[in-house]
Amino acid sequence: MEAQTQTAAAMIPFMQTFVSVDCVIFGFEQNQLNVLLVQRNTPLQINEKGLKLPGSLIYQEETADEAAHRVLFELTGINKMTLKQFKSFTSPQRVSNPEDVAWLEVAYNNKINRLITVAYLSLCKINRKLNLISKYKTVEWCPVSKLPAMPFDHNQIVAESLEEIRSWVKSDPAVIFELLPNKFTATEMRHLFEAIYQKKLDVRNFQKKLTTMDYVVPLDEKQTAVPHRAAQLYKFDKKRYNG
Amino acid sequence: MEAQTQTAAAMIPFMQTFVSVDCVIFGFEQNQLNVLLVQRNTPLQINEKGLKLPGSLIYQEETADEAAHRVLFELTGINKMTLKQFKSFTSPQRVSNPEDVAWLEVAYNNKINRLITVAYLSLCKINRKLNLISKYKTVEWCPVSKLPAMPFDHNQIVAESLEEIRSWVKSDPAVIFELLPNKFTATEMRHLFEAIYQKKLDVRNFQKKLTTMDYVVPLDEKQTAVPHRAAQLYKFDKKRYNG
DNA sequence: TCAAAAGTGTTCGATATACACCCATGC
DNA sequence: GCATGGGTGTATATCGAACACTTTTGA
Repeated sequence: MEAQTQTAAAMIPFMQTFVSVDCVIFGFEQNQLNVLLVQRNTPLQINEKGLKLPGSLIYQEETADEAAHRVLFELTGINKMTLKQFKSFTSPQRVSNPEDVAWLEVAYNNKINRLITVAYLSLCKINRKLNLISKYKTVEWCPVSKLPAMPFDHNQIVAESLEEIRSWVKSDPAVIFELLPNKFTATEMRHLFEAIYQKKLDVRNFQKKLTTMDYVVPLDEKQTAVPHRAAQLYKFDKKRYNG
Repeated sequence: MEAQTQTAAAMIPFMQTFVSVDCVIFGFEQNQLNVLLVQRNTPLQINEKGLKLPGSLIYQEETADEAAHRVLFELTGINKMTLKQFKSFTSPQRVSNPEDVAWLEVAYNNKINRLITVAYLSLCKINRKLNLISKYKTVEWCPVSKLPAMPFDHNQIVAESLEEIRSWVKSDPAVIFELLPNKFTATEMRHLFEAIYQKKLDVRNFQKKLTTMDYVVPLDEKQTAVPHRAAQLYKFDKKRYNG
């Protein structure tokens, strides 16, 4: 059957390909969105640091969702991270740069000249300790405004994911709490919205809207060790949000 | 190189697969959304009529977008139909029904036991003459409320596409004119919104909103041959919409 | 006492919702 | 003349946008 498959595949012009997942994992720090990039443990490097989106080929008995969860688990140790499939990238040209082709051959011990990828969006509290698994030389947060040139179409994937995150937040506002620490101030939350929507929000209007969100509850706690008036801390109440 | 690829592929657990596109093409008639289904010219039939979503495997030098355009062109004769990639379906179980596996083998002259698909949403004026290309025995519009059981996960794909069309219309209201005839009445347009959002709209409020859309322009023409007061006809003015 | 950020209300315009009757036409 | 769907206006509630000063705290 293997032989038959391959013979037939050679006769017909349909594509047979490997399929990967790539994850755009956002974190929020210093009033900016950051993307988690990794560097593979391989002599070959694409850009000067060899940074790229974390991803993996899909295993034979796996869905793309499962593969994305696996990639996220390896990085964060979290088993069911919030994640969203947002687009597949299928251009034959996405694997055309000779460096990329060479890198794939080393990384996967296989000649691969067509590779489609299913891109996922995910969100992560940026202070979380990340696993420095041996597979990667480095794992680092990179501000979206300072992304390096990455292999394949990873720059395009990130660009499209930035539009996607806006519509995600619009359809489910609760996802932003995946990006905030457990205790957060109104200003942090506002800056996060500003980073996502790329525009300034009015302070008073934002505070007013906060009070209408009954699932954002004030704690009996304020900021400490700040050189100015300490801000009220809030937390997200999931039960109230769902109820 | 071929041999090397295949040897390596046999050693590693990564999936190698064919990739298809499937198109959910909506049409609007009788106040209902309809989906265009086709029946392959093959002795094997999945449901009693063998109806399924139109689709195709992707060729070697083709993107998924190009493959979807090709499928749409074959059916409608339109070269650049409005279309939107909305989700990839990748479960290994989506090709597990023995009937589906057998059908694939006949249809593509190949044993295929894993097949992922990139699903597209498209919109079509329902009165348009369709090409009855020889590849298909039948091509027919089917109301979304009366879909047959279809092969693979095509029922699930249609179900998810119905949610997708709502967010598409929300983000770009002009797409609804792809579903309406060139000349349409306010009532037709309202019924289309009602079919998409699955709820009744107030007649007066809808008319009021219509007048605020300066890109929907009244014609010097009314309905004819109706057994009641003839309704005003409108057309969509693309230039005003973009300008 | 100063610097730095926190916090607080009102007004206005736009938009969504609710609601009931007369009009034109073909039969 | 009647059945059928076409067409119209007003009042209210809700939401987003604009806008400036006082408060608290640590240095």
